[in-house]
Amino acid sequence: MRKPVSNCSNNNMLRKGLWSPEEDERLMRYMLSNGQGCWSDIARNAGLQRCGKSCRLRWINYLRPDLKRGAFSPLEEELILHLHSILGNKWSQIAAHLPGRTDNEIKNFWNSTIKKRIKNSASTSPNQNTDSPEPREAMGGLIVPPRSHDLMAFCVDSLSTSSSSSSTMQAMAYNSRFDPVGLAFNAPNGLCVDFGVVVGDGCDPFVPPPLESMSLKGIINNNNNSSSGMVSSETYNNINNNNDYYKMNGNIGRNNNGEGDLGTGCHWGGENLRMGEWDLEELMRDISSFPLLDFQD
DNA sequence: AAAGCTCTCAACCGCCACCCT
DNA sequence: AAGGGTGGCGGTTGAGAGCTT
Repeated sequence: MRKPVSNCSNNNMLRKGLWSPEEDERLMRYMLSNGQGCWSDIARNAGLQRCGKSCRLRWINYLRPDLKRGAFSPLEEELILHLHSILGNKWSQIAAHLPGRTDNEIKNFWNSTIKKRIKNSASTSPNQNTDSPEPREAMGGLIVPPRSHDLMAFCVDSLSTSSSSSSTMQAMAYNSRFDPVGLAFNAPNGLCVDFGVVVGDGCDPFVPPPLESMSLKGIINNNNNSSSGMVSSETYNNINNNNDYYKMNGNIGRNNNGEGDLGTGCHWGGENLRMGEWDLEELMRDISSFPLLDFQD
């Protein structure tokens, strides 16, 4: 006999399984106009036959506009390896250091790609224990000490591309990547450039949002009478006001002249710098304290 | 061509922590 | 203090796409 389960599972009226584009649009529309709140209320008010938990998961793992899609870059892989060696299977904490990536995504990536790679690597060096709960000892030579400038550049890159995972992620996601006159986050040649720092080709080229989220643009344009096709900062500020998740310092939106505030101001140097759970200083402290690291080139 | 296998990843499950009453 | 509701997390599952034989 099954144990009694949460109300998310025992309500026969609630839908389960894959989300339809219509459901996605409903949730997206609701979140954009009302912001985050009580998830069960959101499910109800958005007219979704889903439990709140399901809505939350769908939003976090798929609909959130700041999500970075596409394959993990080599630097991201490197970072995941290092963070896992420090944190273990704390996927949410690892994800907090990778703006635009979800814990689910990282967990999947680890369980498929990296685990397999570790296994293969371990099979060539039989002394390695591939299932060790202490990944630091199980990497089987996979830990490649990052070069400090690469990691730093990656961190800066992370700041700019998804920035502010907490914050204006949508503004950044759309403004920086859609706008040809915006900051050169992704240079035309595919290199990732941040304020003069060439990170290498590890950054993902812009990956268009899925069809479902493309409808977001329509929604936003309708709401703001935007002629540019960009998401206005007003929209995002509105979201920010309603949603702790989006709280930020400063305005990284786009003004009426098409100037991104971030681009001219580089506002992330202040003492209130906060990028959701992602903290550059702390990250670098973590990394620099990691015993296997060798920052020599 | 088709059957079987493998891989990926979205979604669910179950547990825990926290908050509110 | 107890109990219910909710959010968050890590582990697991299963559908479907892709690959191999």
